[in-house]
Amino acid sequence: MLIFIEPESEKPIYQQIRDQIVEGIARGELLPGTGLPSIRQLAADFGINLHTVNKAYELLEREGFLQVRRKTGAVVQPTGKLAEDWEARLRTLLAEALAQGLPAEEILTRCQRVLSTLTDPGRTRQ
Amino acid sequence: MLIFIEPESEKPIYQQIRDQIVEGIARGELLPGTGLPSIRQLAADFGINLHTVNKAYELLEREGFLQVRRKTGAVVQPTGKLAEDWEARLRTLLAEALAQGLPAEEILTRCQRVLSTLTDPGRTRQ
DNA sequence: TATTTGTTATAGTTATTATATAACAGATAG
DNA sequence: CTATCTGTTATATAATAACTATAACAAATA
Repeated sequence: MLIFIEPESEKPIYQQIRDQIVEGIARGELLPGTGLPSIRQLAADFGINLHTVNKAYELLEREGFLQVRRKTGAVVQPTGKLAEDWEARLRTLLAEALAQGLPAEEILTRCQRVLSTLTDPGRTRQ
Repeated sequence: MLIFIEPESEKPIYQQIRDQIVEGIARGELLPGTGLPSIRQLAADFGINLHTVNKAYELLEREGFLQVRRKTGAVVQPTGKLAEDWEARLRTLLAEALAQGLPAEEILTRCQRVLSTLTDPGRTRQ
């Protein structure tokens, strides 16, 4: 699974790493048990500091996506527990679309399509 | 429409204000043409600085939810243009649920329910 | 036991968030 | 016309977040 970093993005680097790993898990590219590169390795690949990568792994562990151990490194191991505020965040995001006049059915269709691109293997993003 | 501020939240105050106004528009409580309190008024109500409120209004204007003019103040006036990165944010959020093993149908159901609570007048949040 | 891994500790830089004050400038109501 | 209310702009300050740089520590494992 490839990860791309945009250093100039307003989204923090550690958040970019976090989001892409979460998406990798969602797509089934990162299965439970899969080992991730060491923080030093990833940091070297991206040309960033190891603490930035560590911050991403720490966050992913707190969110219940990874288990991190010494020597073994980070291993994909979702707990199955969705973040408490997930639905609140969904609410805010969907409200944004409604507020701009997008019909609820259209919004739902988009959700469906996004879910498809995440679950259907081989389906290209669109 | 009532707005609640949690000063100790990790979510910035200006973002809290922004989110609640967007939700107010989505729910139809803030119709196009509705005037918002002046930045000094809101700041006084919340006991915060006027610049913090101004930052929220500025953001809402940039996002195309408000028109801000002198003397008139901020007026709800959605442009109908959804943010370019909206779908990317949706993608990240839905991926988070999938990654925790929530079935796509269950996720879609939740989207539907959230949309209902936003659009059905009188329906209590749940 | 040597090596690789994450962890912890310091320190410094830059950007963001929020505050406080003050002054400026346009629109409008009287 | 003018006073007043609006957002706007300008400084300044403080706290926190994000990122970097180095170094050392500690546990697991080959």
